[in-house]
Formats: sequence, structure tokens, C-alpha cells
Amino acid sequence: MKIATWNINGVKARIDNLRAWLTESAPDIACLQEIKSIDEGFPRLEIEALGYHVETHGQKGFNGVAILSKTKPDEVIRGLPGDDNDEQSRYIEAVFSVPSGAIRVASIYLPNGNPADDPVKYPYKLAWMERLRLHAANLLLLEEPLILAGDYNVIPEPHDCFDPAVWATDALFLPQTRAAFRRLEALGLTDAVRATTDATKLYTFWDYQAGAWQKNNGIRIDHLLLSPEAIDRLKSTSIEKSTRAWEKPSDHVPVSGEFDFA
DNA sequence: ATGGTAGAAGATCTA
Repeated sequence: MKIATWNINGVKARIDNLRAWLTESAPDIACLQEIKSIDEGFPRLEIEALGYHVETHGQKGFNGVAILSKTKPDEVIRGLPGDDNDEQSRYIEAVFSVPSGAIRVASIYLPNGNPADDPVKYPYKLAWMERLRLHAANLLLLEEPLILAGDYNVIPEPHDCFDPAVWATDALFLPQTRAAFRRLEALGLTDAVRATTDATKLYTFWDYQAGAWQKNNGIRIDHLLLSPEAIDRLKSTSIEKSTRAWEKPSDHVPVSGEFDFA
């Protein structure tokens, strides 16, 4: 069973690429971020025509997440718990039945946080990460396969970016950001890509600007974090880099894991 | 120091 995450940077602008990727890569569950659409504006029929169920948590203009799946989820939760005043659509979670029981999958669009000296944006990112930690701690008590997939806007280690010096003061790489990410891992969550390879210079995002793709000036910020019950079932991971060279690409590429939940 | 690009907007904001 293939479970993937992809920040598509606008579902309307990316509909052709999304359809091509769903057809070629054929994930069983696809977690999308930055759909940049309200729920009613999501091209639901075009995705359903490819055999997918569609669950969205949209927002006008910015953000927005979705979970596409070949089987219908048993339960869907919209929004990250912990702050009733947070109006940004950055979290959706779904439970699926598999032969071995139930699995829980979340699509996460963690706040960017830049500029890091902004009085609102970086504190919002850190507060959001703490809310995610508290929610993840509760989910881990369920002792079921849990896949927290998404655009974390976190560069975990220096070798996860082309030039660490360039990112030293960026909200994606500041010590407090990386510490908050390590606190998630310390709960018992495992970075799936890191668990399956020792390779360095693995990137999932290349900026549109300054020829970043051509120069391989990338960063690894899209992650699958797995509970112990999920990592036990993980067979392989893949960073689907070829999509970055497509016409009209997203600046992110899909990251996927192959699982055996039989 | 600035701008470089892209998306959803339909003016700027976000990244």
C-alpha cells in the first residue's frame, strides 16, 4: 500500500500534473498540501473520475489540505486540535480500514514561519508545532499504524539542504525549529526517508527562483513521520523527483512510502 | 541591498 504526500502549490494550477501523477504513481492514499482552494472549488469530479475519494479542508486563497484515497475513510477529522481561534486550514486526518486493522493518516501543512523576526509568524509556527506534538502524543496512545505526512517546513539536519549557511537564520532551519521537530521524533515517531536510506543531499523542494532546480539547490522539508506500528510495516520510500521537471511543476515533489498492511 | 518566480487574487500577500 502506497501512501504519499505532495505540496501541490495550488490544485487548480496543478490539476493536469495531479491527474498525471495519480495515474502514473498510483498512490493508495495521497496527502496534499497548499490546495489554495475552498472545499467547493476543489476539482472533485476530475479526481473522483480517477477512482479516488476526496476529503478536503480548504481555505480561500492560501493553505488548504486534502486526503485522496482509493478506499473511503471510516472517519475524518478537520483541523489541528488545541486552538479554537486558529482559522488556517493546515491539518486533516483520516482513518482507513486495512486487512490488519485500522491505520490513521494525516495531511499536514506546517506553518512556514518566515520572516523569523516577525512578531506573529514565527511564534505561530512554534505554537503550531507544540500543538502537533500534543496531538501526536495522544494519537500514539492508540498504538495503531500512524502516518503523519506533509510539508513540515522543517530542514531536520544540515545535510538536508544544499548550503546550511544560507538557511542559518531561516524559520525552516533555526535551532528552535529543529528542536521542535526532534521533540516530535522523541515521542517515538520515525522519519521514514531517513529510516530507509543513508544517502545525503536528498531534497523535496527547489525554489522557483534563481535556477534552484537546475543547480540542485534544494531542501528536504516534506516528511513522513511514522509510529512504531507503521515503521514495522514500511517496505521502502521514494522521493518522486521527476515531477519537478514536468511542465508547470509544483516547487515540491511527492514523497511516498510503500507499506504492507496485510 | 535587491530581486529573482509562482499562485490566487483581482490589491497585495504568502512562500
